[in-house]
Amino acid sequence: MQGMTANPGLIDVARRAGVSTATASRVLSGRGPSSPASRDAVRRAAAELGYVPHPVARRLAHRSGTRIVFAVRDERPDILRDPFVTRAAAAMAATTEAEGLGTALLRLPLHAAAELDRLAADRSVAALVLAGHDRALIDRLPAALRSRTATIGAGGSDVDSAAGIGALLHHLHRTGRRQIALIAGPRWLAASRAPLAAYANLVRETGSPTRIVHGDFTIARGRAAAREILRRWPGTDAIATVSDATAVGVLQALSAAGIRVPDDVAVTGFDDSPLAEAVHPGLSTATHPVELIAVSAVRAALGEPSAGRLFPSHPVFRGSCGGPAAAA
Amino acid sequence: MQGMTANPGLIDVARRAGVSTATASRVLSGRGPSSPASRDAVRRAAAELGYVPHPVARRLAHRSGTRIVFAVRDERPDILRDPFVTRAAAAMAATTEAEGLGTALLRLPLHAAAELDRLAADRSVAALVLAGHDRALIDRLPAALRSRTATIGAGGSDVDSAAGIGALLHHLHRTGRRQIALIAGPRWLAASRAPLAAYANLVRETGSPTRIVHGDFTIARGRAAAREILRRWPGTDAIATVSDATAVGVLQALSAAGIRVPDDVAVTGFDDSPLAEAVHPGLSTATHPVELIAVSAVRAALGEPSAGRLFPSHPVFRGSCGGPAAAA
DNA sequence: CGTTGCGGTGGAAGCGGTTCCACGAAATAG
DNA sequence: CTATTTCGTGGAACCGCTTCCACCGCAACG
Repeated sequence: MQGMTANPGLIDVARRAGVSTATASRVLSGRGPSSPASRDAVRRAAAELGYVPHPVARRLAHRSGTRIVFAVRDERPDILRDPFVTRAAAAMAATTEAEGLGTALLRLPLHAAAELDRLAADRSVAALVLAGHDRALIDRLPAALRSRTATIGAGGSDVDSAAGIGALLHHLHRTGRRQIALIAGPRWLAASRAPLAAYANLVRETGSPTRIVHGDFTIARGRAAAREILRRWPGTDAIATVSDATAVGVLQALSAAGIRVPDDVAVTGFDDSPLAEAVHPGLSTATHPVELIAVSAVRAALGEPSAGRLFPSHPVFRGSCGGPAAAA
Repeated sequence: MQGMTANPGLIDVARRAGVSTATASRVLSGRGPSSPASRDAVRRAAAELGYVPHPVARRLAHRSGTRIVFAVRDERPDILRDPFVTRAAAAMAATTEAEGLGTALLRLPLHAAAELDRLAADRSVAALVLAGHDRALIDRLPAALRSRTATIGAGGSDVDSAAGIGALLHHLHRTGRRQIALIAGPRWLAASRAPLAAYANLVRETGSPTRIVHGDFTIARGRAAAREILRRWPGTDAIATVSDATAVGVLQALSAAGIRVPDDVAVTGFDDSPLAEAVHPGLSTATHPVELIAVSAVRAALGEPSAGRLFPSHPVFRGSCGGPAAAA
C-alpha cells in the first residue's frame, strides 16, 4: 500500500524491484549491463507502477542541451508564419515536449555563417533542424554542431515530391496534355531538385518539350511565372507547379488572360493545402506530410537511428486538371 | 581568471558576488528578502559573467509542472493541423521554450470532462490554455486547475473581432450596401458573440434588416450558408463572415449561382489568411494576430499579471467588397 | 539590561534522474 | 587450484537551481 505515490519515481520502481536506482536506470534506458533477472523485475515494477520518467530531470542529468532549434533559411521575416513552418514547428514541439526539450524557431538569412557559429557554441542547443538549406552550407557547419543536425530536404527527411509530382505529371500526359510546363522551386533551394528530376523523367519517357521556369512559393510569383510561360510557349496546355500557392497564382493569371482551366490549360499544385480546396476550379495537387517529416527530422537530429527519410506523397485530383485538352 | 566557465552557473555568480547560492537565487528571482548591498553585488556579478539561468534546472527545482497544454475544443480530429492552431502552438512553443517548458497539443471533444479531470490530476501540467471553450465549462474546472488556466476567447486573450468585423461592416454600409447578411460562428462557440454584437450594432445604427446564419470555419459550410442566405433573403447585397474559409465558400456559391462579386454582392472574411489573397476576387478581411494572442494566453496561464487581453484587428481591403452595389 | 522581533543570511536538503567507480561473485585462463 | 578477467551491482556524486530552516546581529521593546 505504500507504492501508490502520486506519480512514482525511479526510486519507487527500484525499491519495488529490489534493486538500486542505478540498476533501474540502466535497465530502463537500455544503457549499460544488466542481468535478465533484474531486467525483468525492473520492467515489471515499472509497468505495475505506471512509471513515467520525468523528462526534465532526465534532461538535467543528461547534461545535454535543453532545446531543439528549428532554423528556416529564408529572406522573408514573416516566414515564421508560413503554414509549412508552423505545421512543422507545432509537430516538433508536440513530440520533443515529452522529452523535456523546448522547440525554438529561428529564421536564418541566406548567408548567416555567424549565426550558425553562435548556435554551435551554445551548449543549450540539443539539436538543430535546418530547412531550406543546401548541402554546401551544411557541410561547412562546425563538426560539433553537424553531428547533432538534421535537415528537412537537402538529403535529410523529406517528402517524396518526385513521386507525388511525377504522378501528377503522368496524369497530365495520360489525359492528353502534350505541352507541359513546370514552375519549379527557387534555384538555390536543394528541395527543387526532385521535382525537376521527375519532370526530366517525363520528358525523357514521352519526348515532350522541356519548359521550365523558376518560382518561389508565393502567389505573386506564380502569376508572373504563368505569364512568362504563356509568352514564351503559347501552345502550353498544362502547367505543373511545386506549391499550391504558386498554382493559385497561375490560376489567377490564366483567368485574367481569359484562358479556361482545365479546358485550355490544366494546372497542378503541391502541398494539398487549404488553398487547393478554396480556389475555383479546385486544385489537383499532392499531399505533403509535413508533420511526419518534421518529427522524423527531429529524431534524426537527436541521433535516433530509426528516423525515416523519404515520406510518400499522394496525388489528390480536383477540377484543375480534369479531362483531356481536346476541347476544341 | 577562474570565472570563465563555458556557461556560468548560479554558483559562479554567488562566488563572485561573495554570497551564497541561496542569496544569489533570492536576488535574481526577486523572491524573499535581500539587502541592497548583496542585491547590487549579485546583479553586477551576474551581468559581468553573462549569467543565464538554466531553464531545466529551474523547472526541476520549482517542482511545478513541466509543460503547458494547449487544448483545442473541436470535434474534427484534424483540427490540430488547422492554421490557427498551428500558428498558436508554434508561438507558444517559441516563448515557453526559454523557460524550460514544453508545449503539448491536445484536442478535446465537446464533452470531455473526464479528460479535464485527468489534466487536473497530472502534476506535470504547469498551465493549460483552452481555445474554443465556453465559460460554463471553464467555471466547472477543478479549482486547482482553473487557477493555472487561461483561455483564448471566452473572456481570455482574444482578438478584437468586434472592431475588425465592425470596420468591415461599416465599410460595406458606407459603400452603399443596405442588405447585409452575416454568417456568424457556431452557436456553441463563445468567440461567436463579439461579431454578433458588432452586427447588432450596425443594425441598430443604420436600421438595416437582421440576417444571420450560423456556420463553422469551413469552406463547405460557407457554401451552404451562402445558398441559404440567397434563398431566404434574395435581395441581399453583402455577406459578411467571421472567417476567410467561410468567405471562400461564399465566393464559390455565388460564382456557381452566377452572381458577381463585388458588383452584385460584396463579401468579407476574417483572419487575413493566405486564402484571402488566393481567391478571385481578393477577399476583404481583417487581421487576426494569432501569435500575440497565444503568447498572451500562455503568460496569463502562468500567472503573469501583465498579460494583455484584447488585441486589435485591422481591416484589409481587397476586391471582394469593392465599389457600391449600384451596378444596375 | 534582558527579552522579543525581524531582516538578512548561508548551509543543506531536495527535485528525479544518470553515471562514475569500487567491489564482490562468477567465469575463464593459466 | 590460484590468478585474471568479466559481469552485474549498489553507493554516491552530480546536473543547476529553489527553498526550508536554523541562526546571527541589531533595533525596538518592556
